[in-house]
Amino acid sequence: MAANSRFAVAVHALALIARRPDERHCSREIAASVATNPVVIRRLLAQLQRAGLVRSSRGAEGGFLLGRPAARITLYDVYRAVEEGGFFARPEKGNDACPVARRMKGLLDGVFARVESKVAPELRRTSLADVVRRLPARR
Amino acid sequence: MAANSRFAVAVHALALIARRPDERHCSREIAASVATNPVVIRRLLAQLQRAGLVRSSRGAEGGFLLGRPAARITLYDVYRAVEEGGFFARPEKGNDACPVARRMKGLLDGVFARVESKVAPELRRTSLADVVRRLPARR
DNA sequence: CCATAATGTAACCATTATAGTATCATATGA
DNA sequence: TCATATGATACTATAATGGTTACATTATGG
Repeated sequence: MAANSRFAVAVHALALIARRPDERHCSREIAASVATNPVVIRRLLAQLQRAGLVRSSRGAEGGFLLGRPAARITLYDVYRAVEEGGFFARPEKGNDACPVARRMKGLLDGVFARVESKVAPELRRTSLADVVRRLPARR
Repeated sequence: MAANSRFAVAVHALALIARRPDERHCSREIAASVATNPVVIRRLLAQLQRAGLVRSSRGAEGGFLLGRPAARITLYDVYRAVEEGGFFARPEKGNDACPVARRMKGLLDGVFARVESKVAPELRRTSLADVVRRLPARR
């Protein structure tokens, strides 16, 4: 899947914001902690913004804030925002003349759906507030 | 994750073999059903062979057989053979000077481990024999 | 009103993974 | 000995991702 570091970086970025939820956090600050480029952070947070997980404001004193309280953002929300097609489920081509090939797609879709139905509740169990609680205290 | 079509193609190939377990199946035959190249199939089945899921023999009348009965090959076996690093778990870099970054890796490892612990039993529930049962009857 | 500082975006390059392809060595069975 | 198969290597093409630069836009504060 395009299973990536995007999920990991997204959680990391959100945790940084959630740790001090009243301050605005700029992409440069977050990028420094993640050890990447500010543009990469802005691209990723743009996805999270579309999902309502963060809000941004421009200009001096601008930056990012959470879109809702950390207790109401779960890791599943992040996963959904970032992994558009799910961790699994790639299109497989298959020769339509072959009866086995014709059935495989539906069969695998079923498998993936069942896996997803186990993954989702597990990810929903952990909120961003839970993550922040397990981080070192501020200062 | 390098979440890929590799898992899907592997299940497809194994199902073709398992449907007629007493015949040898060549890479050309399997490639035709999957609509890809025989070399791609041989590369993939080489991975499955290392995991003991198939055996091969060379020469005329050569080809692939299952390494053990279809009832004793689960989708989890296939997933492990094909997705070396798991669907999740990418290395994230992080700035070691940042206390949040230092904790993120361990924290995410825990999340991924818990997710994996839900995925594994679900994939173990389905054997290759189950897959074959859901395919159209031979002939 | 201007300098500063931030996001939003586009463009481009590098890297990586994967698939596809051609080719040849090797092995096997009739 | 010939036909046929895997095993292995090498090369190309493609797509996703990440990194970088650059610039337009927007907001704040003096």
